[in-house]
Amino acid sequence: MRVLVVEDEQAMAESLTWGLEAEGYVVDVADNGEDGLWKARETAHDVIILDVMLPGLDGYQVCKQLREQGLWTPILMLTAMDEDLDHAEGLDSGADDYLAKPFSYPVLLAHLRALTRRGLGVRPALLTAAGLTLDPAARTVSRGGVPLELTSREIAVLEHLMRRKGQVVSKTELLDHCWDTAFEGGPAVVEVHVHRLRRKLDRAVGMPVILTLRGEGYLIQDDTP
Amino acid sequence: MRVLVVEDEQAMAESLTWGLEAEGYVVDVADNGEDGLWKARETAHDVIILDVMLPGLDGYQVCKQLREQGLWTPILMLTAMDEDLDHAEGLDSGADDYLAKPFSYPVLLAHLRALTRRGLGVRPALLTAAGLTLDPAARTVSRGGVPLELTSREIAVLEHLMRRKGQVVSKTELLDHCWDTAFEGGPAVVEVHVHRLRRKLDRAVGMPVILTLRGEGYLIQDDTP
DNA sequence: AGCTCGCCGAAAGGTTCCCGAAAGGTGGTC
DNA sequence: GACCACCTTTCGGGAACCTTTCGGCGAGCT
Repeated sequence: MRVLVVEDEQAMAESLTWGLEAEGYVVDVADNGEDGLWKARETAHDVIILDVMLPGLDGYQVCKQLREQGLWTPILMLTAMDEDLDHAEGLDSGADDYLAKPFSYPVLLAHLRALTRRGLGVRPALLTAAGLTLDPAARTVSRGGVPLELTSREIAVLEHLMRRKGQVVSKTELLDHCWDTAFEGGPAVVEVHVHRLRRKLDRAVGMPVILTLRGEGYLIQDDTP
Repeated sequence: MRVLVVEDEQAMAESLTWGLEAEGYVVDVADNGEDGLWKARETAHDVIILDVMLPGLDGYQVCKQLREQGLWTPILMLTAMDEDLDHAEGLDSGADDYLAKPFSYPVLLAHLRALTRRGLGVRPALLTAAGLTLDPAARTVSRGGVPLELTSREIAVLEHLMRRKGQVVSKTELLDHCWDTAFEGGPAVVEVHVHRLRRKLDRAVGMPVILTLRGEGYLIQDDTP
């Protein structure tokens, strides 16, 4: 079990670290909102303990940004107590639970257990287009429940096209998003992968899925306008 | 959205009923523990609001019995405030959230929304996938009641894969969660343990349990979508 | 202590198959 | 008809993964 503690008061942070490590948790600490965002994205945690009062970005903003970026780790907010409305706002910003300071140690542990027990938060939404369903978390694509056999690079390309559904995506944009930044090759690679994708998708769907806009890029049409 | 309110103070019960129905909830009321148990089993609710102070069976006992009977509807406990330890006990008895009286109306709604929004009801204490059952507390895995002989490290890996059921888990993520932070070895160790796991699981289940997604990680499919 | 047993991690060798380069073909566009 | 953008196919390298073996270390037992 790995926990991220975002807390600027050093005494509090140390006390949490000490106690949680004694319980067998692995603890990472961030002492401000930006650092918290960074560390949350950098490594996967089972729970995030997030103080509301932070210098710069406050807890609500951190929470909201994480959710917007598709990170669904359970979040326990530490609020400054008194303010009822703080609680409501915290839960609405996407937090899973809150705890009013000051709190006792067994209470904290009980909340953490409750959060990790429930098998973590909501899954990111599925992407759909042309009768295809792409699960970004499982890295799988299926058509009518039947899974398709795609390679990871093919899924990466398809995912990006589906996220931009209804918009033209240039080859350089695909290179930027689906390939390593160090990649030196030209746009020809994209053509090859689009071709391999088409060979599989068109056979499964029965009609063209990815359209070519000469001189512009590729496009998957939005079929739910 | 259907809510069950278990509350003996009539004024409180009426106020809750009135307010929740205005929000579009369908509200059932029980004024003691036994009746609450009965009504909870009788019809399916999206949330149960459970007062701690009840004549006869108190809220903790109701909660515990429901969980023992395999009912995993989200439960919001209303506590008499002050007592910290009450909260801890409440969460450990299987409640998902608590609220200290007195509370304001928007706070209650926020909590309800948070409870219904996340993972929705069915949340087994046991992890299941591919016909396997893993008990995180007992550290055991069984198939159709027959226990499998797995080592602790194997169980740790399997547990993490099952918690992320339906999602790809990278080798580095497994290293982070199932190995000590001080561990310096590479991802090869994961491959070895996955192999040992497969040798046991596939023979017990009769078909592949852990899938490999080349370049992404490992995956246990979610067979109950 | 001494022993056994079994889990764990390192390392090596084998296998699969994904990817990118290259080359030739096709169809629009001027 | 020439040029350009894109399509299609083939092929070898190599990364990613699988599988097995082996020695060490610790737990439990005598």
